Amino acid sequence: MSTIIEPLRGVHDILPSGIGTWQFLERTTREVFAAYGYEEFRVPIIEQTQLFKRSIGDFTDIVEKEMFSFVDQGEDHITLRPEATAGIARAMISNGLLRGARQRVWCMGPMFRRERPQAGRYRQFHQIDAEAFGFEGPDVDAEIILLSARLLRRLGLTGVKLHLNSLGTPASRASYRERLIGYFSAYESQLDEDSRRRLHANPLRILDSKHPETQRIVAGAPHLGESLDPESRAHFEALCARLRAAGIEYHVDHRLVRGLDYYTRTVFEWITDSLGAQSTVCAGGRYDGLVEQLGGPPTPGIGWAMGQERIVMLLEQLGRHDGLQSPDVFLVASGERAQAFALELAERLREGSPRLRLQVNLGGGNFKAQFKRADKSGARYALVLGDEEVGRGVVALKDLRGDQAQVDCPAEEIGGRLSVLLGLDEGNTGKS
RNA sequence: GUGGACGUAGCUCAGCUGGUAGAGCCCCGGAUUGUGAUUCCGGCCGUCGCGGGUUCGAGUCCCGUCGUCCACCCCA
Repeated sequence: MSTIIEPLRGVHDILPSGIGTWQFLERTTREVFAAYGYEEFRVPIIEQTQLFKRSIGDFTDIVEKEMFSFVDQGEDHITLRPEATAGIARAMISNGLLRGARQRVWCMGPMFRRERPQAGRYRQFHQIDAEAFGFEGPDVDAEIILLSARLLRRLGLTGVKLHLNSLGTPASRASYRERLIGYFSAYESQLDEDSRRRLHANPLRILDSKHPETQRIVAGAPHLGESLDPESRAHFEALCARLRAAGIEYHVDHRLVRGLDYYTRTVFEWITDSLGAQSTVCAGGRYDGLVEQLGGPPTPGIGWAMGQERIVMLLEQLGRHDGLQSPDVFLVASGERAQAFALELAERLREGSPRLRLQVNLGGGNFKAQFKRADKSGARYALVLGDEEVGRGVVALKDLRGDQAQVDCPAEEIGGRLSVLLGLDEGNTGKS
């Protein structure tokens, strides 16, 4: 026996037994995006390393120490995407979709970050992304937040709270940065080690330090809001008004900042207290300079990303998921003639009822063993085919979940019979 | 990346102060030869995460390593 190959650190398998939660999330996601006129967009998982350096920022933690980057055999510098926005912006530019046009799209898929794993934080994880390009005003900020709110509500996640802030324009952010450095420098010796390191690299991050001593100092720090330029302030206030009008509760949190450099003006997070340290379930904001920074036409943008694993954990806590997709019918076949006929009969039934979910016993076994499998499959009905039935041209129909007696049915009528019993001809979507 | 807890059959776990491993569930088979989910009987499964050390002897002690989890960090 050779040694077992272990999965890589921080990646995980999603098994059939757990897939129902993912399917519920993904189905609901598609429905909600469709309701807002957002179209699905699929972009590559690998991109040029340069894309992420230029968009996320050279000195962010993601780019500095968390990217899976490599040089391929043709010597291209490649990175597994750590987030989706950069790739979507790149694709918008590559395909010439922003020439005066506006785009509202969404995307779903795996992302990669080489972090130390923890529950809710993995090296391969999945995000749902919403992005809108070409909209200047606060109406799109409101819409995209309302969209996230509706999705969370449709999922049944009511315990999440919306935190909101505005980072202002790059210019007002820069002036705020200077004020912060001035303020914190006076307390430099009292700051914790991490915050001291960030003082000149990224002083905004000191604001959300969890260090108690530092927090006391942060309490007296100047507010981002005070440094906001008038236009950003008006934009933010208009957004807040729209959220209030829509009945969305929010907290303005002046300490809310983002780890990716491309954000401007509006930033927001949906936060839960049910997941320990991994409390952010959805986060996003405006990135008005990003497209231009990537060589495209000046185009405002806004978007958010939702962590699917984190959402799935919340859904599992609530027991919300799509039901198991058990077969409707399990076909039991024992005996030489019966087994030879079984696959043929099954194909005929599937041909006649495309929505029928029919599982055929494989690998033989006596009737007892096959009925055990039929029961375990979750099927509602069993079709029983022995040489005796084949000889008489019938199939026995047994109700595995009720007390209807087993009955024989002519082989050519069984398809119609099942369709009636299972309601397959009523044109619904298979949910019953 | 830093600190800490944990790591025993596929799963959930027991195994006292060191003496070469157990239970339940699952799975497979049987209870007069064609019928499941209950019951009864029987069976399979582990180099006790991996490597080294201490010891006559280690799942049980020590060190290292890998992994999971918690907090920090970061972030979705």
